[in-house]
Amino acid sequence: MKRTHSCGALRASHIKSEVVLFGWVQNRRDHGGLIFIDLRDREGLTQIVFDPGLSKDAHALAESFRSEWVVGIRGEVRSRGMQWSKKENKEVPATNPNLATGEVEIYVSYAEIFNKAETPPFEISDHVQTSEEKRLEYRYLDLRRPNLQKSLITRSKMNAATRSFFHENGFLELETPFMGRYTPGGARNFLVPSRLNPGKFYALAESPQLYKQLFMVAGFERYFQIVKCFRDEDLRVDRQPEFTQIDVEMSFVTQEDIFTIIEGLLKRLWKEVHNLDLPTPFRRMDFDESMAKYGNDKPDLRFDLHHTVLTDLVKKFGAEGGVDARMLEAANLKSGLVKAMVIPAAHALSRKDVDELEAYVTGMGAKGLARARLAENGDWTQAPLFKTASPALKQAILDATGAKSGDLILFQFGKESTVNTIMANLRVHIAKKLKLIPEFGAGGQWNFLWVVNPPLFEFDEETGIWHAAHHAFTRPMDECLPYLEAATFDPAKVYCYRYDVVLNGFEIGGGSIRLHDPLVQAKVFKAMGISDEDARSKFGFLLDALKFGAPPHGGLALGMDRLAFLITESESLRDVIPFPKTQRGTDLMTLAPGDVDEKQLRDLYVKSTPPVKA
RNA sequence: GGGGAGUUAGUUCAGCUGGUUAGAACGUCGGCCUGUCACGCCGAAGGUCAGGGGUUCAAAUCCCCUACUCCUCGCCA
Repeated sequence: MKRTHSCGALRASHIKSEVVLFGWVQNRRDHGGLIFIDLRDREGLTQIVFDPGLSKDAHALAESFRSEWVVGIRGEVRSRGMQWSKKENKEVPATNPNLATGEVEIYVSYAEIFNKAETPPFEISDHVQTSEEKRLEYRYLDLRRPNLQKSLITRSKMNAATRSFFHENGFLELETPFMGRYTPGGARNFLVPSRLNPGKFYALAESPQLYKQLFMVAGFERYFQIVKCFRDEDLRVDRQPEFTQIDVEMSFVTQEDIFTIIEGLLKRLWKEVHNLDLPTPFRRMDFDESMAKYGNDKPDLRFDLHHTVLTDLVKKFGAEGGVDARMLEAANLKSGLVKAMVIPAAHALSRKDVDELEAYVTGMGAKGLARARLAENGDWTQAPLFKTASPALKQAILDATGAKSGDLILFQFGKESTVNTIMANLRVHIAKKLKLIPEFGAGGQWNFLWVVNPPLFEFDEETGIWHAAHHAFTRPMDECLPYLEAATFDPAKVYCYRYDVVLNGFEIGGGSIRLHDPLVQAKVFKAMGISDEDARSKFGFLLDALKFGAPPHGGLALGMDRLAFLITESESLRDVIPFPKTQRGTDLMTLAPGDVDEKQLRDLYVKSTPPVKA
């Protein structure tokens, strides 16, 4: 028997033809006489009919069929015909509108069992909820579910479209090693002991960052790769320890050239998957604006809520202007921040709602959630922090935030980074609560954005040292170069050619124009307090490479998993990864990571010292 | 590393302030059924209440510890 069609292929046009289908038994409906089964393969479901009048043997065999048995059938495609509808009190077509193959069914003349199956631990079906734990334990069964099949098929299409897009645009698909040398900074690395070099370790690549720059030095001009990356950090709903990037690097380009290429790729992907024409160019926003208005560098702009920075205003009014002592103290911190967010009256959050929000923010380390409700008569109610506030201060806050009577204003103040984290999360949390955006999924809005021109350095509040906010080879903006000179040194004023592409509040990619000039490179290292010696030991090969005629170059990496997760509107990143890991980085199916025996460790010159259990 | 939620039948869950035989739905098994399509009807089986310790006359229920899963902050682009 040779298969002629998939289980998703047959239509009315196939009626009367003889077909052979192979697949899994989704479902059996035994009427004593007639038996119906739904046969499933990756393409869909087809209804199969066993009529004892047509083949007694096949019918007898079908009586034994159970869920998930693998079977093959030969039979004739027939129309589903007409059916009496009690509701409409007349004959109606007996088609099943839920199935692509719903117009037809196969009358079986011959059937064969390829393999029986034990009763699966959960039903293979999109409408049955199963805990993620069980799904991961039996991932190969979970992967039979149509939803997951669809997501992974989409992902495969995305891979294919990505490759053809880049090949059409003159990019070369080049490979880089996974096992490389450990370089400090950035994410924690997975280490691989070297048997041939006792006591030495490879690091699994966090990304092909350095190698792709070397491709540019080598003169390949346009490189891309769909590549696995490894980071030994804590997992999140949108983070896995091994993940896939679409990695890109180009020579002789400006930031804008890179945007154009990436926008072109994203356009292609959305066309391929959703048959949608994304409008380009995407919106651009300065990093500083994003931080001020949204509290992070990946704002979800599908809704309007935004922050207002009140630090300077609070300082200006001061205690004599009626500012609460705690708020004033926060504003005067070295890196203090006071922020407000207006919830318009239309959204009517109750006192209980706001108390819930307070519980949410205190869970992130906030001391509380200061608030002010603006009554119709202009009074500030439920506003304990503004008991002492002067009318002028209140008016200034209204002017700054644009709040009107009936609105609710929420405040956070304290350390800059904490306030931003809390307010950024709160903004999204409220938007979901108010149904301005769905809990997950795009809600019909694909809001793309480039966040550009961030500062090159970041002030570490704990150590009081300026260090690179990004990788050490990001190019400062030309007009900022003077601030790297000793005489006019001011790291806070150095901005750089660095960019993130954001979709609906998720960072889907980021990159930069690289620093290809060794002279400027040296100044940046100096500003970061990296000695020549340090630089040599960490990046020696790249520093050397830059000396031998490195072209100006830049690039970007897109997070393929996140992209797939967003484009399929999945609930979790785990739904677009065939074999994902749990939040603790374990694989519930293979039980990795697992034990190894002493001899293996000895061969690697490694000693394991797990924590002693109390 | 911090905070939170959870773990009861194969699966998803209910089980109140502790009380004697731990329930439901789906699934499974058996029977009936020739137009169902998440078929229907009748019947049955199925439980170390995550593991350990404690309180109590009595623990799924209260307390402590451990393990695991998820969410979240830190971390991480």
